[in-house]
Amino acid sequence: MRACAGQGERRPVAGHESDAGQRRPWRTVFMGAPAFAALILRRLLDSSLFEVRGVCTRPDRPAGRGRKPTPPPVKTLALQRSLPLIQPPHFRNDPEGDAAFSALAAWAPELLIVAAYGLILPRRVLDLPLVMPLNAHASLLPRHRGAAPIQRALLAGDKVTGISIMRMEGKLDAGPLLLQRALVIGANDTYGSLHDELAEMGAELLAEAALRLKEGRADLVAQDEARATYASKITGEDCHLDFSLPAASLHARIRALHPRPGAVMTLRRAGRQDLRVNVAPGLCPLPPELGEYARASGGENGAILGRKNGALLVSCGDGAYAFTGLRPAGGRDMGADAFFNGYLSGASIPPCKFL
RNA sequence: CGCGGGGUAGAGCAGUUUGGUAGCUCGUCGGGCUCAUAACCCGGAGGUCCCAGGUUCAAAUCCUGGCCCCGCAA
Repeated sequence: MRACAGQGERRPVAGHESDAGQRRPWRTVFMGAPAFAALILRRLLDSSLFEVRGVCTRPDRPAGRGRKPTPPPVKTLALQRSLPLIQPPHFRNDPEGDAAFSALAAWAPELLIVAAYGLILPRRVLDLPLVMPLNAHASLLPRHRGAAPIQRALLAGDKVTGISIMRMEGKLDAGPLLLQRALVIGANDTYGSLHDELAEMGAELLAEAALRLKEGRADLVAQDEARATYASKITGEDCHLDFSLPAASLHARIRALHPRPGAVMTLRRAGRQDLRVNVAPGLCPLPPELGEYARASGGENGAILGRKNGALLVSCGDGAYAFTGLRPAGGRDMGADAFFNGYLSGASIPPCKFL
């Protein structure tokens, strides 16, 4: 399905190719860093519409145990495919930035395709491609501009998300739109599941956009600034579950943070130190029917109500929420039964509740 | 040397501070009960307490060295 972009000026973009050039792929430079970008790059490489002349990604960053410098997924893919690769720290007006810019310019791109690069690109970079700089963004712009569109859509309880292909402008995710496609958010969709689907969709729409540019039938539609919203980065605060909220809100939050970084709660037990507990990513197939548990209320918010069908029932704003898998701090993922046996059972341990 | 948690029965944990008979919940096996909704009652089996060395009358526990697992989101 194709979403209708907001109203705005429509102006055709002239084709830049002669008849002889119609079958030639676009000379393309790809910029991106995380898994979302790598999935898209993989599809572009398989497409006959693009000739990827070079890849630009972010520098390796400390990550994981040992804080070892870790390459972004786009770099790993580029190395596998033996693509020319640069990892500039920035494109500012200094010798370092100039060198990065020169490297991009040497690839003489017609299209600059950007997906989750993680830096605002300066004017001179956006002006570099002969045709235009394209960006694939995982939302139906102008809603959810910014860093975490997929997670924020889930947190907001949106019924629909999607992909927008825009021509990049100086302002963050504000450029005019070439294409949009919607994706319905299912009751059990998570950040992880939507992320993968949207990346595939992003690659498809980039190909569609490239084709339309070839054929000179690409329309640009300005975004409706009045409807713009911003999807800020997810913070530690965003990850904490508040059991005074209804089960549907908890469910939305858990899905928005699944599989990473994962929703967090604090377990308080009499005579023991508080224990930080995550919703386990690997063991979170998500309760099929929230409604089934809504009647099992009782106790104050966060109180452990019991177990049912292998899930742990916790009292919340409008009933109970059922956790299927948990991960105590320092431990590994475990099912609700294992968690209960180890952390909540035994005469000396209760009473206990989640905060 | 970035910080931190951990390795005890098939699973999940307590016990380590203060050295002294290997514990809890679950599962499993046998028996009972028969509708409890986290079922219940009785009984049983199941352990190189990660490895190696050291201290000690005595080490899961204290000391030294090693191996392995996990968290600190992107």
